[in-house]
Amino acid sequence: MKYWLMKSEPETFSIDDLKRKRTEAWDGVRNYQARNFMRDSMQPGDKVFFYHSNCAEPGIAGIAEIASDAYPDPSQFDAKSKYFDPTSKREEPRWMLVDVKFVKKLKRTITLDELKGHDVLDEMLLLRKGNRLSVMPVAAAEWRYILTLE
DNA sequence: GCCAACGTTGGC
DNA sequence: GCCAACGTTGGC
Repeated sequence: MKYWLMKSEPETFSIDDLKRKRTEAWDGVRNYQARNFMRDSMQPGDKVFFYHSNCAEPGIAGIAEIASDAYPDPSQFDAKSKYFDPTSKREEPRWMLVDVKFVKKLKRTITLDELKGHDVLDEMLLLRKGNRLSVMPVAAAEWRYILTLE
């Protein structure tokens, strides 16, 4: 089993939204590296840190689980969607997604600022300078360590 | 709202 | 294939 971190802007879709809906199709990813992780490496049952980005308190807000194999993101074909991609063909979809299932909300958000303060997490992809990936792997040791911070 | 960092696009 | 221009992400 692998571990991941997926970012979402809470004003758009928060951990509370996922809790209410139980499962959500993770649409709108339009970055090849992030897509490749979903398409090539994720498996149902993998665990996910649900990260709140671009907000007052950026950080890990909850835990989710991958709930499907990758499949084409329907929003790429929807002309009314802001994720519409007119260059993607149905016979050859460019963008993939996975379903994500709610597991739990953390008692408190483990903030980005706090994560930066732990030397053992220095190598974390999330904390690397300039990294803007919205979907990224988390090392098993990092996962276990972060869970102890809750 | 600002801006650094990065990805993508397209002219050449 | 280079690279300038542009768009996006996301912390602050």
